[in-house]
Amino acid sequence: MSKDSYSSQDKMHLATDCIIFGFDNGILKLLIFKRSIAPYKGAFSLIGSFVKINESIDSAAERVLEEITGLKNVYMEELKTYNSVHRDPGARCVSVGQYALIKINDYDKDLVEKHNAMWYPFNELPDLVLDHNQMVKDALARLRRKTRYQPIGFELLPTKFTLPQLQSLYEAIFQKKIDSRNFRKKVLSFGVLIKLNEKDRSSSKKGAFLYKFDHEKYEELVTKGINFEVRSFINNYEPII
Amino acid sequence: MSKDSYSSQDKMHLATDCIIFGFDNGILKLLIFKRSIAPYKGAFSLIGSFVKINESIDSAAERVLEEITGLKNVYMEELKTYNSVHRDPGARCVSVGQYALIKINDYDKDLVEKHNAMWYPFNELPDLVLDHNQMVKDALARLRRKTRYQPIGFELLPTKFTLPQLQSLYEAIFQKKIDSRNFRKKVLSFGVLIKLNEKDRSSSKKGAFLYKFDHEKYEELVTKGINFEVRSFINNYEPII
DNA sequence: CCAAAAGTGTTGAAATTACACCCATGT
DNA sequence: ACATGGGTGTAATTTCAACACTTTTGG
Repeated sequence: MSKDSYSSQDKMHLATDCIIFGFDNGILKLLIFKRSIAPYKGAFSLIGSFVKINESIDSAAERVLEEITGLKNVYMEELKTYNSVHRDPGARCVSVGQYALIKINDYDKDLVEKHNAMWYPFNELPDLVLDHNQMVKDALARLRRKTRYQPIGFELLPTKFTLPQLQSLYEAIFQKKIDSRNFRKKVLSFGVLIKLNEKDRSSSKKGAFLYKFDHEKYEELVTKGINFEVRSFINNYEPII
Repeated sequence: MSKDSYSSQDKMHLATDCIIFGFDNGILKLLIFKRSIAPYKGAFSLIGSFVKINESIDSAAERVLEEITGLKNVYMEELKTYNSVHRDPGARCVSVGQYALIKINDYDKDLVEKHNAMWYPFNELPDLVLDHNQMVKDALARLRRKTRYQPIGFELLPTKFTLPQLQSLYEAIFQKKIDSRNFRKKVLSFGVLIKLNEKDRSSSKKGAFLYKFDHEKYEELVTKGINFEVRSFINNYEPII
């Protein structure tokens, strides 16, 4: 808002870049792509797009995410803006970082491959263009903060998952071993996990019971103001990079 | 980032709106202004500005903040973007909300008055233009979250303050009475308050000791990973509006 | 039968909550 | 001398952190 009329004001490009997390077999991964066209041909980059004049930033992110992974209705949240004047040497362009969590088995492999995109383990990431390295760093910090107070991790797991898988996800996010007895006690105490009558035997002979997340119950508890904090096993985790 | 060259991409206006908190005598306040010119002449609005092509969003916010309050080096942080396509009927304009914390005695009264700006108690706010009501709501939620984990409240108090003042600030932010014994125990336990040899007698005959915030010690503890959480007296606070 | 992962309880320590009285002083 | 807000301590409860063994079963 300003006292001047709109026409006398500057306009600039607006873009969005997606920091896409996935969790695969105990390893936290990020979806990035190798640019096959200028600018920065051959360099690694986050997946992003300019925002069109008649779409919201979310829509732009959803659009590009679907284009590359085939997925809709992905968990996505605004991280922050990246707006230093010369961050993009091509033009004044403000980018809004958004981080997304993906169930890593759901995405469309062919589509991803076709776009030169690939999953990289979080701690083996190559250098990215522009300020994308910073975006990644910020996104992990945010994921950690968020995970600490909200059972957000379920967005990264398949609909049915085992407690050892869930624990392994937390361990990957916080880069820290967690005591399984304390972990189970805590996550079960929230009462938002439904134990199924099925086992997953893919990682042990005994097999681990599958659970699913009770979204309804969760919403109910949220409105009651229940606290889903899991600070216990999360203190003193590894700093970011 | 996109495969197209920049020139073929849309450009739009970028603005920033500041949600400016102050704390005055036990009451949390917000600095808003009555527009004296079109558009929305006569309506209440947050303080904001378009972002110029050669300035960062922070600079724009700092610029407008100084223009209206005379203050520099104010604590300010990005909230989120407000970007729905038709949020501003005048033109496509994305606004980045930023919330700022101000020591309410420092600002330049004449300047503020000259700009038709004024402090409103948080729960007596008039309707604001566009999506500014939402911005305010979001900012309070953020302030609460932030206050819970960081001793951010000091930005709202004068350099020297008393513990009763500090408690009153927390009570204003969370809209909740706090037990003074528990409050003192907790905030003093962090070891970032320096007790001065002075008393403030403005609110009692006995007078209350003044303290100041130990920024150095605080930074030191932060790098050590110390937790400044004050969840204790903050559970079950009043929901926002 | 054994290797490998799943599952389970207890206990001491620490943090949180609830709670009520004395102190200092200006009027 | 009294009204007003400042300042303090303790005990009961809850939560956390540390710790090791048994179960299941495919090979």
